[in-house]
Amino acid sequence: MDFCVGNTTKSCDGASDDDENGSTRKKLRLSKQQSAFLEESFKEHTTLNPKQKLALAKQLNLRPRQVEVWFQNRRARTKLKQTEVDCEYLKRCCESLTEENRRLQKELQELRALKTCQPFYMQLPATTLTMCPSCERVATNTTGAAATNKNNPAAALSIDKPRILP
DNA sequence: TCAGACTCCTCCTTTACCTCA
DNA sequence: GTTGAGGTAAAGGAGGAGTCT
Repeated sequence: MDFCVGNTTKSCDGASDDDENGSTRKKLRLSKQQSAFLEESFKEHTTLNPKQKLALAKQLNLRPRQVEVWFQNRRARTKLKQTEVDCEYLKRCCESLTEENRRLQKELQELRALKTCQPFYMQLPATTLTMCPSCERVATNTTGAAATNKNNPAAALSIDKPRILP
């Protein structure tokens, strides 16, 4: 396969050795075929062993260093994308928690209002008042459920963490 | 067995260049 | 034709792991 077909501008001069001395730093553009082939390889393995690197370089008519650098940059791009996805995910978590907090604050206010309205004999100690008015479940420890998920808001909110696949 | 030198590899940051609106 | 932003190939340095003496 000829990977130098259809190149734009300075593509495919990477295999030349005119910048081997380090004096010039030519910017080349990989051809679509080369990029596509590298992408396919990246899907199979995100890092290369020396044999794979050499084989790829030979196949694409590039220097091994170029293949290496391409994989380096590709891993960086993947990581950046994953960071963006993680950021979105955390934003959603934050929004959900804010909403949950708002709801609980409101509920607390309602409970306080209810308490001031009730006659004295109805005002039992807090430890015996264990029914949650929102879910109508009876519990013995009101702080237990919150403590279980305090370090994992996602688990508490049932939000699946998204993952970028190579 | 341990320490130091060396090599190789990956990651991260920066630079330089290309493309496009 | 010029310019600025965004994308990306490439360079260079830091640090970790493996090998050798």
